[in-house]
Amino acid sequence: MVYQLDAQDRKILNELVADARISIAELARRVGLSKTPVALRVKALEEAGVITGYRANLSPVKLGLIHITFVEVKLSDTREAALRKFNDAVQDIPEIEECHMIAGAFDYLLKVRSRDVADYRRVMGERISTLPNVMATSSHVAMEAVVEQGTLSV
Amino acid sequence: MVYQLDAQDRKILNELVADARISIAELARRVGLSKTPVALRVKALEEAGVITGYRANLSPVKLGLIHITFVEVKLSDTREAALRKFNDAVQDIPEIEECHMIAGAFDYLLKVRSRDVADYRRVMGERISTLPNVMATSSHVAMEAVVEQGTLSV
DNA sequence: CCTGAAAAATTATTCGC
DNA sequence: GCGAATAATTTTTCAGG
Repeated sequence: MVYQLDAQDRKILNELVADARISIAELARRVGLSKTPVALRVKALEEAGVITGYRANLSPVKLGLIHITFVEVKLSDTREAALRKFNDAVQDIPEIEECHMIAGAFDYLLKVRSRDVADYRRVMGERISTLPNVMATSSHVAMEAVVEQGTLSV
Repeated sequence: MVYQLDAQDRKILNELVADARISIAELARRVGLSKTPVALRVKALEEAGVITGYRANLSPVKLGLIHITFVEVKLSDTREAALRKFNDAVQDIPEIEECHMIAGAFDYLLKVRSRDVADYRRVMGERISTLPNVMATSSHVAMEAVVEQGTLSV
């Protein structure tokens, strides 16, 4: 299940994580192989699902989406069916950037992105508090994003 | 400072977020404009910093990096100089995928990615607990990543 | 500000070695 | 895995509305 990478696969992945748009020729130059094997390796990594896609990254600042809140959520029902319902409902809320089921004092941790506090207030009222079986929430406002979306290091 | 997007910019961004590697011709077709204005708009979005880059996305599962822990951190010193030191030190730890300074009961929230619990134990001991001025930490282990890296919706 | 087509450049693929 | 030749795509440019 886990794909076994060699040193050259790692180089390839790191280059593509840094810039998804370089050509095979340029990638080959940086990795130190010729184009043929690099093209084959990239294809293999794609087909194995190691590379899941190539995406443009957008600036939250330029889009005016700089307000981040982490929300601890407790459910009134944590049986499997209720969890599944919650998981499904969460997918439809674009403001929820991350959602993790947590082992411990609360059930879920959400990362919510909004324009500002007022916008967050709206998201909480309209979207989060109405998720299925939400019993209580606790919000932690971020004052500064020190590290965001740190890419996987391989 | 905030870039004012029109409906077509939004379409362009959403397409590039979904697939960073489509050609201008294909992008133009999907947006419903000809190539010339689409090429100009993409260039403008890049130069304005709205698009910060194009990156390959990797599968944590295929890389064997499926263990996620959220760590609340309290510092013994929260004066500006100490915060700056902490912020800097955090950048050098690849396992820390996110780090946010929090207003409230604790000072920082970290998202840490590791292979498994044993690997997390190592990261905590070797990396996190040795960060400058760390007084206390509280770890919350994720049992399921319900939503991850939700792309910015525009 | 957009269209559409021609021209120029770049890129991926295929081959023998 | 290499390197060159071929084949395909892509970006850029430009006249015109």
